[in-house]
Amino acid sequence: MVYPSTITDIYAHPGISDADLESIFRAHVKVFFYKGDLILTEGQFSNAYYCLEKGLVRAFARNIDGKDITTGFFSKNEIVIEVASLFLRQPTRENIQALSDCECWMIGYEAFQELFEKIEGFTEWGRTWMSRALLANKQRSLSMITDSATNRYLSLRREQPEVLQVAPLKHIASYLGVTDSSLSRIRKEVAQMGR
Amino acid sequence: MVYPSTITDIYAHPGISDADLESIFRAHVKVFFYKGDLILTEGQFSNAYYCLEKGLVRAFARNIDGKDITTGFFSKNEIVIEVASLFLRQPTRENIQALSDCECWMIGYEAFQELFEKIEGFTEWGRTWMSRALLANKQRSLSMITDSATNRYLSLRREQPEVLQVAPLKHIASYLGVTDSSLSRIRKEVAQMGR
DNA sequence: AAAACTACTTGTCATAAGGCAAGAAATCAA
DNA sequence: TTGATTTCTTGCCTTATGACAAGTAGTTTT
Repeated sequence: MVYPSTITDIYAHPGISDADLESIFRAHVKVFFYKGDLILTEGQFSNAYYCLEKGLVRAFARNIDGKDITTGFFSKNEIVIEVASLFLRQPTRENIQALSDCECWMIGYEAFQELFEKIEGFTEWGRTWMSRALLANKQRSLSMITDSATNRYLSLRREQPEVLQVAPLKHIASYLGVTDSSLSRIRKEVAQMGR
Repeated sequence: MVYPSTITDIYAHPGISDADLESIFRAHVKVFFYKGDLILTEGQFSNAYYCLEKGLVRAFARNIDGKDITTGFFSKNEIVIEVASLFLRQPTRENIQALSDCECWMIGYEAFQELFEKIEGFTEWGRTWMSRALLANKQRSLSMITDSATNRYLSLRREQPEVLQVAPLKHIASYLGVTDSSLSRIRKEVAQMGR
């Protein structure tokens, strides 16, 4: 049987067989979100995660002044998830929002737990996924310290170019840790450099 | 049987029974490091992690100019680990160094894998640990964006006061994302505020 | 005990980014 | 299609932090 490439991509792992993949796929349900929809709101308990087949999603937190800071972007074939709330069973401090119309494969916490217990290689896969997420996060903190705002912008452009196409400047700015005025200037400067 | 509190602290989890804890404890070996020792060096493969019973440890990476940036401090009863190298089986880009004489309970990758396969609740425990680590990391990135250097310093003082006692200023400075001159001034300012 | 380091502080000056505000351009709503 | 709202740019000025360098104090080495 053939599964959506989003599923085969995300769950690709030596310990996961074709039969496993079938059980995994069956545990997912197709869901849609529309531009602007909040997939998760602070204070809620997260109860599922989403394999993103199409669209762009962002996570954001509020700082003390109530200003929202984008903490991450999720692109095609990535898992839209709030780990802390889902796995620590606590209310989330983050919000997750669709930045464009989205198609996802959702899996609920219960179904996930079953797979986690039943499928040998699934826990391994999970650990690997977590390790990668942790690594990515560390690199982000590091780049906040060692790179200039311009370089962080260039990295984002290199690694998630679709974000620059879809997300409004203010979300990108807060993600990069600068104001929108600054990002506007950075962008101008980069455009001139390019010539 | 009674185990070191470092062990009982770190492995405290509903899914882990007393019998489990015994197997877990048996898998650890006591090791010592001395001030300045490198526990892990960039380019090496990490093959173990360490439950820190006594002492202070830091992790650091090098930026493009070769300057070292402290990426984290490990205090008593925390796990000294380089997740990316240990679980993704790849050479590490980080260094881990003892900042004072240390006592640890070490567990090797093989022994860890066995526990992971044998003990039901251990995978759960691992997932929980990873989730917390991810959360902590996210909050760090966020604070690099939303807090001033002074506030980051105050947070560190609140959350890991022992770091300020033991680590030299330059390591603290690079961890906070400022130069040592700046940290020296911040510290002065904070001391004056305190009166 | 002299020499060599390392840790920390302080001064001067430079610079990246922020705060605020105005205005243009694009998008959305009625 | 007109008005309202959001998005983005730009200008002026301020500010936090960096770069560099000198100097003090403490520690380690020989």
